[in-house]
Amino acid sequence: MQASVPVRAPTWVSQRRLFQQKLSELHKCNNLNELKQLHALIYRSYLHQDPFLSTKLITSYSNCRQMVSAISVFNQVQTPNVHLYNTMIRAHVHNSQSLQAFDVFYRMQCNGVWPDNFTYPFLLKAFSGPSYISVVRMVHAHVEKFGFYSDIFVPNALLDSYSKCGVMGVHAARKLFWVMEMRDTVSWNTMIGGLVKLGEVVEGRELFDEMPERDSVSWNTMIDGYVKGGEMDAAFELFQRMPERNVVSWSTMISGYSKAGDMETARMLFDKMPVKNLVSWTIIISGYAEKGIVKEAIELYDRMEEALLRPDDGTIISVLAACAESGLLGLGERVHVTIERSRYTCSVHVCNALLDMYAKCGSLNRALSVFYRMRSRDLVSWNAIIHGLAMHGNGREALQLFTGMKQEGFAPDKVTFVGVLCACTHGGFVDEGIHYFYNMERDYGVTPEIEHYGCIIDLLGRGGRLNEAFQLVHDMPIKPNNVIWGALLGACRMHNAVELAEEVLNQLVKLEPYDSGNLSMISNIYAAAGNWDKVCDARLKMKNTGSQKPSGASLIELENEVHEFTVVDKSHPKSVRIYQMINGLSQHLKKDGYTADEILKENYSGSLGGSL
DNA sequence: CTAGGGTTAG
Repeated sequence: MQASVPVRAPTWVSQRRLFQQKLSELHKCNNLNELKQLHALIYRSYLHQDPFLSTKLITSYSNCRQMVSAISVFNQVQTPNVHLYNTMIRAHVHNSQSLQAFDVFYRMQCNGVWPDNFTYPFLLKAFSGPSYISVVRMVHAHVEKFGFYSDIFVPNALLDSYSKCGVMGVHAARKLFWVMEMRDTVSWNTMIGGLVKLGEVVEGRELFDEMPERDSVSWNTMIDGYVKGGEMDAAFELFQRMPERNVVSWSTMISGYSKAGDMETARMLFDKMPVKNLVSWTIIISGYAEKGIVKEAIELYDRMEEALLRPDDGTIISVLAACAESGLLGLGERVHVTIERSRYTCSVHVCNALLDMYAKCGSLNRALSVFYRMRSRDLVSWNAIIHGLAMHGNGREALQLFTGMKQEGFAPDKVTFVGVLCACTHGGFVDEGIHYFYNMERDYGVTPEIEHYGCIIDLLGRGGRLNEAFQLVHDMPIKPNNVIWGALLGACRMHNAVELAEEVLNQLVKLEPYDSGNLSMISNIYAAAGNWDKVCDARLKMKNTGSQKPSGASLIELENEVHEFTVVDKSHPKSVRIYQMINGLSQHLKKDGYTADEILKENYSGSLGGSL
């Protein structure tokens, strides 16, 4: 095709003007190719020593996750000033390289450049977490020594970092807060936030009432404190009283009602809120999806797309996790389509959420396909796929992947071993599981925790090795919880061990006296043993305590609709056809020499739910 | 420097 408009060669002047304009916005550049071109031009123009330009280049490379380039720009500068060092620290922090950030902090001082009031807030961002309290203390001492208290940003950053360091940290934050000579609204907000995150809502409220001026962050922080503590009434009271509600205030309330299971109120607020953003949509959609309310979830997902809001990683991960939880394969696939359409590559986190969704929904082939096609895999990816395979009876494959992850140099963690033990349980590899359990600490430095004891006791119990299971519960260094006793009780039921079951029940009633599941389990055990007096006792107790066991249900999602079935359920419109199919299946099974109980024994994973 | 959604287990 011929060009209808003649292309005019750009003049030197207009090129230069363009270059200068590009340079002024260099730090906002997020296109890697363009960034490289500009970098080349800068280099050719001998401008790479320019402190302003190199700072902007580092920021851009850091935003494009190109730390190698960022570092090389930094190294080109012969005598970096404090601003450049600060930029480099921030770049490392932004790319979660906290050790490297600290290294820059150290090197700048070796080179005789002293940190300024910007350095500390950047540096402290890298060390937020309970394990970093000693680092924060050290930085605090540094601040004390160099006297940067005068800039309120510095002690505020310290407050924030301390308050993220658990109980000890919040104690230090409290002390610092009260000795600070100046406190602005951010200081108060940070302190309140630290307190309520640890569950100290009452103390947080005292500060909230005491502070001289409250901004929207103060109100939202306090509301979230109540929300996280499940005190929705107190949260609502503040929500109504606050002078100006913004999108965060509404979202916090919606998230609270959703977590409390009150989707009606959540939805009412969502419809009422004047301005919605990605986060508010995410909260309401995942709320519905988590509870298996597919229709509303999909409807809102459509409406979000119609509103031309592009889901970000947070939305995608959150919705996929909700789909995984309640097995909404349909919506999960919709989200997958969105991902494929909108991005060329996606982050490890998004892929992990996707593969986990497919695995939990039972679509192992697609889970594996996501897993193998991922550009890079992290520990979470391996853990998710191993556990996914294990849960669905592919124990051998799960263990093969366990070998694979070690070959690729990943160190298994405690989550991995939950998956590995689960694989052994569901694959029936009793001795192999015992071997992993007893050697995980020696071979991989992972100390067995209560979850692992739960797995191994389940494994022994299902394998019929009840005595060993009981012995282990007796010998274990951790106090057994209801999961452990529950696993034993299940094993007793499976192997008709009436006396042992009574012993377990005695322990279990201490922990959860009115749990209907336990009573119903023991009643089944007595029934199997023909001890009808005891069956009556148990039934009576259930009646007296008013606890009725909610019947187990199987949920199947078909074409964006969830179908629920309970035992001998005939309410489904197509139930005649369904039972015909089931009878056909059981006849096939019988012909092959299986009885229902045998199947249960071999494949009793809880995933069968209520038998149809 | 402070507020809402965020992947693996239980």
